[in-house]
Amino acid sequence: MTAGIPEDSHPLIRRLGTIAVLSDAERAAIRALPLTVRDYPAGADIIRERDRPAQCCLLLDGFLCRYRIVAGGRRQIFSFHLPGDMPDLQSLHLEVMDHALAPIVPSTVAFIAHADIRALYRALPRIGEIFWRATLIDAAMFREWMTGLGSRDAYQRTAHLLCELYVRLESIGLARDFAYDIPMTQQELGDALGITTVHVNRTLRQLREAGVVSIRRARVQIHSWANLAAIAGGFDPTYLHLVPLAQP
Amino acid sequence: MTAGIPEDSHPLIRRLGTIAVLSDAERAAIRALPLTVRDYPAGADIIRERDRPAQCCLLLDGFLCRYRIVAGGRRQIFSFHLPGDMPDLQSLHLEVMDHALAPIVPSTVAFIAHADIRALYRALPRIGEIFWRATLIDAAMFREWMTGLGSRDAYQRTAHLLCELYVRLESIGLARDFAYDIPMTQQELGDALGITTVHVNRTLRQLREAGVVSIRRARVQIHSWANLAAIAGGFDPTYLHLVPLAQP
DNA sequence: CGGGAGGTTGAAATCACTCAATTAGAGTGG
DNA sequence: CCACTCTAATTGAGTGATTTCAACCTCCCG
Repeated sequence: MTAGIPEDSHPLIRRLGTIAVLSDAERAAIRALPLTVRDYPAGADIIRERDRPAQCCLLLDGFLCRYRIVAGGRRQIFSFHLPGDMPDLQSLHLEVMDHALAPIVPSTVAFIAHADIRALYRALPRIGEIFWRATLIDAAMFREWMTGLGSRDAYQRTAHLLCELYVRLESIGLARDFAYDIPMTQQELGDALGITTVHVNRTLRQLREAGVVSIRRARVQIHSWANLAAIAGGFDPTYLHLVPLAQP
Repeated sequence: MTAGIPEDSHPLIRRLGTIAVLSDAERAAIRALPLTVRDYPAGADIIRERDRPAQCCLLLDGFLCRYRIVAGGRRQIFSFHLPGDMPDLQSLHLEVMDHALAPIVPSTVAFIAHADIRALYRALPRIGEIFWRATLIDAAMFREWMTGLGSRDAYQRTAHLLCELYVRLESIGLARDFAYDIPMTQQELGDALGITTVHVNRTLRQLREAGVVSIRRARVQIHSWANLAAIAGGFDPTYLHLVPLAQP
């Protein structure tokens, strides 16, 4: 569909291509980054709160979340991450992790040494700016989630998350025709949305009964994007700061 | 108290000094940045959602907040900003504002052209990394607020905000002895905490009745830091990523 | 001293939570 | 192929936190 844009199978290049235009030299340099690949089962922490990592994580395959355990035992999930994301890029300039990173399904991740990333953006400063931009988009997504947690009720929030996941999956080619596989349990959705599992369940049922989505197994089918976006309080993907070509 | 560290009256240098160690050359370069100073009355937007600024804002005096108006009329405040903060630093690499910036009391701000900031960090790449770090701390604070909105009740959240404000004000020399002036109205606190004005009022009363703080006029006096921090769910300032010297 | 913004309080309604029990699927071993 | 088992999903009933709506109060400032 994007005829002039050559496909690239490197997930990081594909992902960065959704938020900035990359030159051939930049692609080549990214492709040359040394990676250490490793598999994780669901639930096994990749990084823990208070760790001081010397490397960044690049998700190759699977689904990750960032979270913190709160006094009282509740878990707050801050974000979900898709292949191509570098969920702990902030560790480049923030020594101590203030949250943890874990797969929600069995996942393959690649580690890239901080030293290699620094060398890369010192050689090609524009790559540094693109990485910086990636962390800023991260922050923009936090603002959007804060808005949901602070100002939207469970019904709106849930609709919003379903919209966001579709737009993000579509942008990296993992969803089309308003359908996608949703890998998280209702427990995990609740931890992200700030509601209990029980209430997630009731809320999803409401959305189903309203006829805007159907959710069977782990499969989401959006029947009316317009209605779902309206329920979300007017879903506006601006906060994802995708470059125009990549928008659905 | 920090004998070896020379005082500097430039608010940006003071603020950056709380999150990184600056060399003399870096201080000088920052001091040389061209500033355009302007005063704003409370409530007048400095930047609006959808704007595409070509400059960043540095707060010299007063108090700012970042916010968005949500479908339904509610306002979500994402952060409060103190002198020395650059609340829209993200506009350097995110063209479109996804939220607005406004003073909550009459404030003096300085504008710095994006071009000048870029020139600065191209000449001194470490300054770029410090600015990047500042935006990452911003994101860390969003995560902390998300945690509150998603996982803490109104009582804990309010205590948490009072703790955060003290630590931040203290770090730039605007508070001591566990007391400070709190410039925001209960309406604004509610918009930040995701609760109604009425409930802010009841919650503050609860804190007062518990004997941990007194709030008269715009003055906050924390009687028991330990208790307040405990109510907040164990306030831990790690997420502010202040450098050791600047911590209270 | 009058007006207005911000603060304070009460009562009823609502959203989401807790607790508890039940059902549905997916994998496993016999 | 069928029990068995585990995890995730589902539902009901009662409870609690927060909102809504409405009124009143208090201070500051012109």
